[in-house]
Amino acid sequence: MSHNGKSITIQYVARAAGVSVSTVSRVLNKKDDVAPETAEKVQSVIQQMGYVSSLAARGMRSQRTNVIGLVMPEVGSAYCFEIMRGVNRIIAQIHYDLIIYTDCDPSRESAAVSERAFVALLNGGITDGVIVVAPTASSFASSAPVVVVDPNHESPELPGVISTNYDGVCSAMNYLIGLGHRRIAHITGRMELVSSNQRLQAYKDSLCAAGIPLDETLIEFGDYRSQAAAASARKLLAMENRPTAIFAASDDTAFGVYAAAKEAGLHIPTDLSVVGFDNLHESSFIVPALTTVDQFMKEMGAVATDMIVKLIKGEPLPAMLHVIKTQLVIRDSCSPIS
Amino acid sequence: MSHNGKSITIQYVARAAGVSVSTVSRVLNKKDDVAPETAEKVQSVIQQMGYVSSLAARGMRSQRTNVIGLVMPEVGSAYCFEIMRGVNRIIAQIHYDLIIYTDCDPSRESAAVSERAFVALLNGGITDGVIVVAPTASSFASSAPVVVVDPNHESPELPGVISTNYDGVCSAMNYLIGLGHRRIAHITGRMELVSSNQRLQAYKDSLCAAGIPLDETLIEFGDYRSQAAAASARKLLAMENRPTAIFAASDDTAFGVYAAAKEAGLHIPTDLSVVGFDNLHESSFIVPALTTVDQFMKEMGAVATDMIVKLIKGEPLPAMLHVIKTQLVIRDSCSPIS
DNA sequence: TACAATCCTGATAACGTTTCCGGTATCAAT
DNA sequence: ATTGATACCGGAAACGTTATCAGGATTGTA
Repeated sequence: MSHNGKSITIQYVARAAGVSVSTVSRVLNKKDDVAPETAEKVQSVIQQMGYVSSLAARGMRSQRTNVIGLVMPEVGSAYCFEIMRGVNRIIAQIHYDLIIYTDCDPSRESAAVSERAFVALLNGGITDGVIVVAPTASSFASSAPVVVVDPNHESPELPGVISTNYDGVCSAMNYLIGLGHRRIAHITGRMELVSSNQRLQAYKDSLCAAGIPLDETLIEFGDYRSQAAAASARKLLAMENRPTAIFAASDDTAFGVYAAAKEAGLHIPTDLSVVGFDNLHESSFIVPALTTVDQFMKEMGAVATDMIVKLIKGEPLPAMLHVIKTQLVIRDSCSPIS
Repeated sequence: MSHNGKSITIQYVARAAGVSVSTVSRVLNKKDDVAPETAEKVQSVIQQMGYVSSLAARGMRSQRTNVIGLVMPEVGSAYCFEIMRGVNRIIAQIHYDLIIYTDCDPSRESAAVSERAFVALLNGGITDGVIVVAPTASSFASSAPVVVVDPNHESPELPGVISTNYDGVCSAMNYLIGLGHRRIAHITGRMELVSSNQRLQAYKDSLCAAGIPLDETLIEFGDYRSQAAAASARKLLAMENRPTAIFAASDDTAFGVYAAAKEAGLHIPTDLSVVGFDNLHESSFIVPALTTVDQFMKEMGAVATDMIVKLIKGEPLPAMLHVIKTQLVIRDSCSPIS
C-alpha cells in the first residue's frame, strides 16, 4: 500500500525466524549448507514479512549486484527500443535485472549531464556492467566492464557490436541504381558514430562503382532523427534539379523525408524513391511501406548482453567486435525511374 | 578506458588531498562549513582521480539517493516513451537521476518477475520514489513513495495521474456519430486499468445517448497493442455486416486496425473510419494521419514526477489524483458515411 | 590575560548486507 | 572412549558512504 517509512531488514527476519543473519543470508543466496527445515522456516518468514534484500547493501558488500545497465542516447527513438527488447530478452533468461539510463538528449549541450549519468552507473557500484548505445563520448573511465552498440568513431577499440553497415548500404544503393536512379541524395546520421561514417562511405563508393559522379550538394548531414531529416529533405526537394531518390541513414530519417515529401506534394514512390536503414517496426506499417536495410537490432541487443555477461564473469570474448549481417528489405517506397 | 577492477573510494581521495574522509564528504555534499582553499584542493583531487561516489554506499547510509525509478509495463510501446520524455524533462531540471525499470512483458506469465522488479526497486534502497505506469499489480508494499500513471482498476486510491478518458472518448464518439456512423466498433485496452474501463464506458454511454443500440459483437477486448488489435480488427472486418468505423482504445490499437484494413483491401477513410487515443508522435506521420484523442502523455509524465518529488520531500499533495484534460485531434482517418 | 565564540576539521558510529572463520552437535570409525 | 569427519550455524569484520560529536585553531571581547 502506501509507504511506511521503515523497511524490514535481514535482522528482523533473523529474529523472527529465530536464526542468525548469516543463516538468513545463506538461505537468500541459496547456499546449500543449511538444514532443509531451517531454510523452509526462514523462507516462510521472508514470504510472510514480504522481505526483500536491499540492492544497495548487497551491491556494496559483495561486488555483484546482478544488474546490468543500459545507457541510451535518447528516449524517443524506436531504434533504441528495438535494442532494449533484445537486451531484455536475454536479461529475462539469465538471472539478471536491467536498469535503463537515458541521457536527456544528445543534441542539448548536456555533455556534463550525460557524463554524470555514465559515470554514476559505471562507478556507482550499482551495476555489474554497462551497455552503451551510440555513445557521444568516445571513452570513459570505468570500474565495470562496458560494451558498446554502434561504437563511437574515435574509440573503435572498445568491445562492441555493429552491423555490416557498408554491405547493407551497398545493397540498398545498388537496388536504387538498378531501378535507374542517378540523382540519389543521402541524409547522414550522427557523424561521430562509426555507423554513419560507414554508411556515408558506402554511399559514395556505390555511386563511384556505378560511374555516377559524386554531387556533394546531395549530401545532407543529419542526426538520425526525423525532425532534422525533414528539414534536410525540404532543402533537397526544393532544389531545381531535385534528386529522384533519397537514401536515408535511418528509418527515422526516412520518416522525416516522408513528411517533407508530403508537404511538397510529392508522392512516394512515383515522384520520389526512399530507402531507409534499420527496419523499425513501424516501417512496415507506414504507407507506403518503407524499403529499408534490416540491421536486426534485437539481435544486436542480445549479443551485446551476451558479451557484457561474459565480461562480468571474466570469460574471454570470442571477438572484440561482433559484426551482425544486414539484409535489404524491399517494400513499396521505391519505383523505377520513368 | 577499459575497466580496472578496483574503484577509487573516498578514502583514496582523502589521503591524496591530505584531509579526512569527513571533509571530502562535506565537499561532495556541498556543505558550507569547509574552508574555501581546502574545498578547492579536494575538488581538484576529485577531478584528477576521476572519483565518483558510490551510489550504493550513499544510498545505504543516508536514505536519500536522488534517484527516482520509473517502472513501465512494456519496452516496445511508444506510449511509454512519451511518458518517459515528460519524466525526463522534469528530472533534468531538478537535480535527480532517473532509472527505468521495464518488466519483460505484461502478457507473459511473468507476474513473479514483474513483482520482483517492483519490489527490488521499491525496497532495494536504490530509489527515493517510484513512478509506475499502467501497473499490472493492484498494490505493492513499499518503503518508498509511489505514484501511478493510469492506475489499476482495483487500486484507485494510490496517488496518481490520469486523463479525462471519459470526456475524450465522448468527443471522439460524438465526432464519429456526427459523421453519420452507426455501426461503430470498439477494441478495448487492458481491462485491469482504469483507463480502459472509462473508455469502454464512454463508448457505451455515447452510443446510448445517440440512441444507437449497443451491439456486443462490436466490442473486442484487446491489450492496447497493435498485434492483438490487428487480430481483433480482422474479426470485425470479416463480419458480414461489418462496422463502418472503429474506435480503437489507443493509437497502437489503431495501427493494428490499419494493418488489418490493408490486408482486407479496405481503404481508410473511405471504406472504414478509425479513431485512436493517445496522439502518439507517429500518428501524425502515418498515412492517412490518424484522428485521435490527445492525452498529453508528456505532461502526465511531468506531473507524475512533480508528485513523486513532493512525496519524497514530505510535502503534501494538492490532490491524490491529478486529472489531465484530453483533446480531440481531427486528421484524415475518418470520413462521413455515404 | 582570560574566556567565549566562531570556524573548521577528524574520529567514529552507523546503514544492511555478505563472507570468512570458528564452533558446536551428530555420527561413524577406530 | 576417543578421534575425525561432516553438517550446520553464529559472531564479527568488511564494503563506502554520511551524520554526529567533539576537539583544535583562531579570533573577538572584556
